[in-house]
Amino acid sequence: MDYLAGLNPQQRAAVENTQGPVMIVAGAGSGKTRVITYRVAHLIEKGVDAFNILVLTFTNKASKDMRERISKVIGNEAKNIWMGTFHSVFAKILRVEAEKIGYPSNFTIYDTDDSKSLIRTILREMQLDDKLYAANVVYNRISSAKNNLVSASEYLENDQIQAEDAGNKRPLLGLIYDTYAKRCYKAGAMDFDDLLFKTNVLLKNHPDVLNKYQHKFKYLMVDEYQDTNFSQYTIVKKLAAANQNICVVGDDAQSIYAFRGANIQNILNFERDYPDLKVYKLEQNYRSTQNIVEVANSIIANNKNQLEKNVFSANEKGDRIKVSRAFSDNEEGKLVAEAIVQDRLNAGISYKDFAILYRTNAQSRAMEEALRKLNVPYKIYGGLSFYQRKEIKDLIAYFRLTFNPADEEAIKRVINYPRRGLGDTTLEKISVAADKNDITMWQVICNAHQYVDGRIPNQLNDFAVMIQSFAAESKKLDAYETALYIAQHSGILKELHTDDSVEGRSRYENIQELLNGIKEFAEREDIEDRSLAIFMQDIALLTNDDKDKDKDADTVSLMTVHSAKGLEFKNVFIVGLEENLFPSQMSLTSRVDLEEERRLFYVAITRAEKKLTITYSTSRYRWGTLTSCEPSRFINEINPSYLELEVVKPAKSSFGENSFDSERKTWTQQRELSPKPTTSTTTIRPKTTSILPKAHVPTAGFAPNAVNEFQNGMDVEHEKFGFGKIVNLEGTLPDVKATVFFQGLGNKQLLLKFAKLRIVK
DNA sequence: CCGAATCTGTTTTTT
DNA sequence: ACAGATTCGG
Repeated sequence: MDYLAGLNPQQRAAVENTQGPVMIVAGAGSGKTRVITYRVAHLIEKGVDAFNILVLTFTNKASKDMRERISKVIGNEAKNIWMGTFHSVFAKILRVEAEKIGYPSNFTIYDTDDSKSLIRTILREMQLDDKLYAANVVYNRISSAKNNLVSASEYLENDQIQAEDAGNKRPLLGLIYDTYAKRCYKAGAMDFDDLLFKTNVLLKNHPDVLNKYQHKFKYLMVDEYQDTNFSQYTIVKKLAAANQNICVVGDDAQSIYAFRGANIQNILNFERDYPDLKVYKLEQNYRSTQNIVEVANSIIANNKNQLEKNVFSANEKGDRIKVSRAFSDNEEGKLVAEAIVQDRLNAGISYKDFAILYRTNAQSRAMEEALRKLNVPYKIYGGLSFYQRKEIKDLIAYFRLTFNPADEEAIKRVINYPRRGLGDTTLEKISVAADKNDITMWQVICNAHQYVDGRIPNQLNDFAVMIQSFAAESKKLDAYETALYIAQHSGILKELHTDDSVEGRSRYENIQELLNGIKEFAEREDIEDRSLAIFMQDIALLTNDDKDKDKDADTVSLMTVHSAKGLEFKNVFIVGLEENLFPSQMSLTSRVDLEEERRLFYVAITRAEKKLTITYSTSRYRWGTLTSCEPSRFINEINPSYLELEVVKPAKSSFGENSFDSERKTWTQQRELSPKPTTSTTTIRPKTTSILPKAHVPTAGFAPNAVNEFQNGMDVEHEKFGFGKIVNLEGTLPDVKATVFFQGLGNKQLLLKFAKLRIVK
């Protein structure tokens, strides 16, 4: 048991106390994963059968990492632990128990796109205003109903919910929910929320099943417990009821998924559910410098509802947190990229020690461009997952249809891709016929001549025969052979092969990559059934965590703060610290939401080990238009004594004065503490332009600059007026008015968004 | 039914 | 900015 030796007393207690309900409150960087790993290892060392342990996580990555770490301690036995995301574990169980709740065991899993597409179809059929009943709104409403274990019929019968919907002018939501649920059922499909919802139904209506799993899972552990929703909470509570060996691990300060139903109360109220529980607090942060930990603490102290804890660091004090201002998103990127190059040289650290964290994916572009300009290698995490790409979804839809022809969303996706003359009109007819006769769309397609006339039935018949042939082949062939057969005979491979554009080529490569992945699966010795049907079972639950192929590559990491959770980097940049961005403008209306944003910022800060830089810009492009921005309130919440301000102040600018003034109040003392040379990014070289011809001929390659780039005192060129100097700037972006003095013409008032002005360098 | 032109919302985050 | 959906002329 030498693994116990390296633990501090609290960690050790949490590992060794394996019986009864336990809550581990694990501050950021406090060795949480280590504790879970060792706790599981310890259980097994003490003789608990690995098959009797269930460990639930939120991401595939977390469970994969953890299993690897556990197997390093206890070896092969780690394979036998039930470990995975809530969704994947209960999908597995639901496949085993499917018939009990009237589903086929090979049910399809609808991803968010499928769900929304089905909702759109239903809305169209019901002829509802798709502004009022936006698919997104409807989806979220249904999702949150399911996550709170409200079935469609309960939804319809609940007066309070009905009143709420009526108040929002959406009285038909319940009906839509009901239709949606029925359509999913008919299609043999479950959406993400169903995987948890139906598990609850299963455990509730089948005491024998509940009993079976209660005894199977003698020990339960739940990671990131603060992120559980009511549905997950209820499953866990039920499963743990018999043995009470439940251990939840989490940090209320890092709860950042309330927007998708996570309920922070689950962890705050855990004590209420299990009065005889033991609580272990891991408060020592081993990851970050004292400064970083204290800044994080000072931020989170602004939140009201928290579990009491005192996170501290015994590491070095460390550098102060640097705050830098830029004047545009591009400049912000440049500033960060330059800092990375500098730091790498000065501190002798590698690119992979750097991370750039942002609130929204859209912010990555400016960062990317800046890094590329300086030849800094980088990798973007998150964004569109491999399995969400159109071409991948198309091919997978064929697979889905092969094994579950009832899958309506799959039919809609591929019936006319590649083109085979079966357009919207036909699809509509099929859908109507299916509805009228209460059969599936597939059944209509198979007996097309009964429902439609003309040449269409023949084409539908060809389609049906093709899919049936896929099903027949799949019985004879392994996963890879089947997949290849389908890719070829569906026409997808040919379709993509003929597309010679850059995107087309990359699509073709992606298909190849998917096929390669399937080939790997088909060659695995440790799996008995290597059919495509088996491969398909979890595919909807896969995300982009399989890209650690180049894990060791020396690249800067770019990702959203959400996806950075659980990771750590020596040197972290948090960019875009502006009002309406971070905190997001959607969070500004309620305290609860704002507190979640603050926790998000807390998560971001605590990713840093040694050095943290926060940047913001006074203007940036959003939704395609230039907007001016104010620094985030979160910056002001940091105790200034931890900060070092890099003031990028261009000479004599009247620009952005408003935001600058408001900062000045808070930061005046600081600026004196850290006199930094102003790193003005654009060198303004005064130029004397004396003799100008009356009719100005623009400089070769005349290109106007963007509205936000102008500053007072700059030399500029106008297409007609020639060279001049900005003597005044007024108004706010994008309505900035400039007064420009032109030689021989005097002062001219110009609205920058209309006047084409070039900055003379 | 098809493709081009036009319109639209989307920027929170993930299983 | 940009992709996806919708609309419209062939």
